[in-house]
Amino acid sequence: MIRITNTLTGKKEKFIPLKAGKVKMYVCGPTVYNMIHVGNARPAVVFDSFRRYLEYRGYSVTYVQNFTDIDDKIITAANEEKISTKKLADRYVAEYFKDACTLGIRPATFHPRTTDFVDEIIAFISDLQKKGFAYFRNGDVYFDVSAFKSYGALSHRKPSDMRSGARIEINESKDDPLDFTLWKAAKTGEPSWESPWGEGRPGWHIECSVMSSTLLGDSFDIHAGGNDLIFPHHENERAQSEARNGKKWVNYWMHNGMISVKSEKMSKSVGNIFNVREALRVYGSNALRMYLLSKHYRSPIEFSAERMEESKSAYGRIANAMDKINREIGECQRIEEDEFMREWRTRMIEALDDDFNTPQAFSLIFEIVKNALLTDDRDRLAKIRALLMEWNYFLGFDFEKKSTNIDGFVEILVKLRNDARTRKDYEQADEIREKLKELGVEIRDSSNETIWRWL
RNA sequence: GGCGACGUAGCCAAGGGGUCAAAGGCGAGGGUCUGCAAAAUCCUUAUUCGUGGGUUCAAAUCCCACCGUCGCCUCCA
Repeated sequence: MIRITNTLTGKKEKFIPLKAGKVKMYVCGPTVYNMIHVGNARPAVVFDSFRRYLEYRGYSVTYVQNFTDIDDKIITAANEEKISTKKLADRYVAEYFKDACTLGIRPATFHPRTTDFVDEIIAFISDLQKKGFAYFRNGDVYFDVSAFKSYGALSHRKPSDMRSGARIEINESKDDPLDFTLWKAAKTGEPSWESPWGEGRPGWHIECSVMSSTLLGDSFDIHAGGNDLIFPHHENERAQSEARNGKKWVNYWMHNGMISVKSEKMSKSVGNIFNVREALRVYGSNALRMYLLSKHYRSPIEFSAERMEESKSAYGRIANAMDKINREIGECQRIEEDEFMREWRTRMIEALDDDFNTPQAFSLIFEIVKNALLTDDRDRLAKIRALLMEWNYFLGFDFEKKSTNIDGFVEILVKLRNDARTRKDYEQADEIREKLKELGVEIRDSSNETIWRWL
């Protein structure tokens, strides 16, 4: 039985989907006005991985991750480049998919974009207006927070507390500072759409409500995202959705912790971001996944070169074990399900069923890896490999050997070097070793053979 | 000011009333392997869980206070 920490209740709860065997899940995706950074990658990796775990556990998952392709920042960035917002958004959607692909993130079932849902957004806002949850003011439409009685339930705060807070900006045209924009009147030079309220564009929070209800229905199982979205983004989404539909919108809210740099949140506004593209180039996809998954998704984590090197080394231990197994037993090996496999599988499921405890899962991975390194039993090795491959369905590492068509040339050089070693021409042998190392080939000598690999 | 999370070995990080003298990783020290290396691998590495009280037969785990760190309350993953 899978259990999930639900932000709405603040408790770890048994996961029971609305429809047995099926899970509907929505994850807030990026606003596409530049390249994603490591902080953005966390929910993308973690929740994709969790979705795959749900599939591993037998659920059929409909997974939606949106792209916000219209907002102030996109407009600003497009204006700076003197191109259309569409062109800019298209570009960064494409860049997102490049990073996601390299990171081993599987595409979602649907990747909706805000601007493809403007008609639905207008209809949604009209519904809210008819039901008395929205009001029109100077070309804008606002959500009336006072009309929605459980406002604040998700973020566990009372509207009265927030009203007394000092940091809420006063906007003259709103009835209450907490009210938020559903539809924004167009300003000159901005992309806009026709609507019952005049030319304008969707507000900040409406898109997720609309796209999720269109693609997943008025109620669905899991909504996920970074914990910085809890308020106001998710609180507002929830308010407008439940106000319109008159029923519970989302059953389980999952929120990941922030990534920080030197004890400060990594964010575009602080300017301490590290691009995923750059992280992939420097540390590689496997190390980055290791980094993101080896800590519990709800905890804040620190990003630094030390942490990344540590993750790289840790992943290396798993890769080495896989190498050893492949060397010793070759490609194929018939295996039979037995107590050993059942027991390990049970332990893995127990760990991950508990609020997707990936650190615990890695503890098991390293335990079984040690098992593999200590044994010569071919049957045992084959079973361990089978388990690792099975679990890789949700871990998402790239175990493929970096094989290229110049491998044959490397083999020749390794042989020449060994010939040199045989005649004790160590100067020649060391030179070849050094040159190969410069080209990214690492050599290890042992008593009966020389093993090499691409770094 | 309000709300919330967290504080476990040199570092990272699970555990969250007894089976914990606390998983796993990184690092470090020692051994094996090697012509020498590198890499790999093996072994070792917390009587103790921020501090002080309390509850309990029993606490890292529950309660209270305090100290410290972070997040949200504004766009943010």
